[in-house]
Amino acid sequence: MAKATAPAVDKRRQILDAAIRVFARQGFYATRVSDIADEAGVAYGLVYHYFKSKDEVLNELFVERWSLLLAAIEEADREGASPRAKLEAVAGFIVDSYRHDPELMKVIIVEVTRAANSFGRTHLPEIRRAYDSIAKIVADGQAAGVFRRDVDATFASMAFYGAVEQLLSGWIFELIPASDEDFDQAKVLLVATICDGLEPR
Amino acid sequence: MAKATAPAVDKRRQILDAAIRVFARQGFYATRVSDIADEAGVAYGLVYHYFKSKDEVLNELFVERWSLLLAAIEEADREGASPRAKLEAVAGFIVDSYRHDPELMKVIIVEVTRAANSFGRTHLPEIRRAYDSIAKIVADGQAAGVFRRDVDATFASMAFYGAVEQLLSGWIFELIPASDEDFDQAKVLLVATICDGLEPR
DNA sequence: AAACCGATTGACTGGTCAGTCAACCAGGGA
DNA sequence: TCCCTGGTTGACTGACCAGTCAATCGGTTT
Repeated sequence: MAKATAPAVDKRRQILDAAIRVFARQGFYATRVSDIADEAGVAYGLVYHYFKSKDEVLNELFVERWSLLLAAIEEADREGASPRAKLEAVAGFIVDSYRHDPELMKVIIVEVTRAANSFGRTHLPEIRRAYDSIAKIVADGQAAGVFRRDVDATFASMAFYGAVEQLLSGWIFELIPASDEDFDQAKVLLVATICDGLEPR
Repeated sequence: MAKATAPAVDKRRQILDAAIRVFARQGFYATRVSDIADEAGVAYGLVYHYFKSKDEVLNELFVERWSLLLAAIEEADREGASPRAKLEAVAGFIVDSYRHDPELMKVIIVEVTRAANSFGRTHLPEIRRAYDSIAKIVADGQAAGVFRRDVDATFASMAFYGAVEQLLSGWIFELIPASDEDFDQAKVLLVATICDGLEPR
């Protein structure tokens, strides 16, 4: 066996993955540390070997994922594409994140970004960074004359991100259908709605 | 004194109002029932005289306010105004709700509508009713040819509501400025963004 | 003035759980 | 062979807190 000093399988990862499932299923507050340990198939105490506290487990999950999001937004902005295409890239990344790992995205959104009064409070700066990056895309679009200027860029960024997150919420809580086609449609429609508006041109 | 069988001041109301302040300040989970009693200036046990549990206090706050919102949306739809004006009325009502009682709206949004995995779960049907009513406004607009038809009405409703709620979140957590002018602007800009889009016409 | 009754009080209890820790186990080196 | 070290175990504890309840208060009724 390849056991040795390095654990057979990465137990730390195993615990994180179990936490995603349990947090998604029960919510952070309703989750006992013992639930995570059970789900991961490890002893209670091992969770505390790898993490300082229950909070730190969620922390780790959030930071891990959010840094990817921030990188993706900044990456989207780096390409010389149109502002509209940049927004499409951002929406696309978030939607694909959900498609790829709905449980993790549920945890991130429900337990962190939408829990800004409890757990999310610590992460407000990082969350804000995402809004700011989106606002920058809009502001650049305005400077280039592609977007109207009477809508404040920060405002537009909140509206855009809010629409995206609400959509994920709808999928998460099964308020709206969530098939592969819906995901693809959503990317396009989100940008169509925000850029073109509901009224016909 | 006007004490009599009817309490001097409505203690029940006094407890609810105190709960709004404490929930807004600390969040529902971090709030002890004793915090509510202290804030209200009544004995611990009295909370349980008027409410079955801590949950029921939040319940009451939510139901009270959400029914107003539902009524307002349906009222807005009843007027023979344009779909756009109807959306403006809805956005206006929500924004004014926040202007009038930011702490209560903070509690409603942060602890209920955005906490659908924990407390909000019970209220998903009522929350959904709001989305549906907004979707109906959009659908009627599409039927009348005022709104484009390639954007699904349910989808548009989620995007619209998501944008509104995200805006309130921004105010709540001081991510964006919240003056009276900002509130008035927001009503117009929300609808302008969703109906006209960011790209110039 | 005495019985009555709902409002009000706050000490207390029972259960829950995050986090601790002493013991155990297995691989690797001496 | 026998430590040594670091991963692993799970029983235990100390704190915390929602909810209970017996006692008290004060106005009303007879």
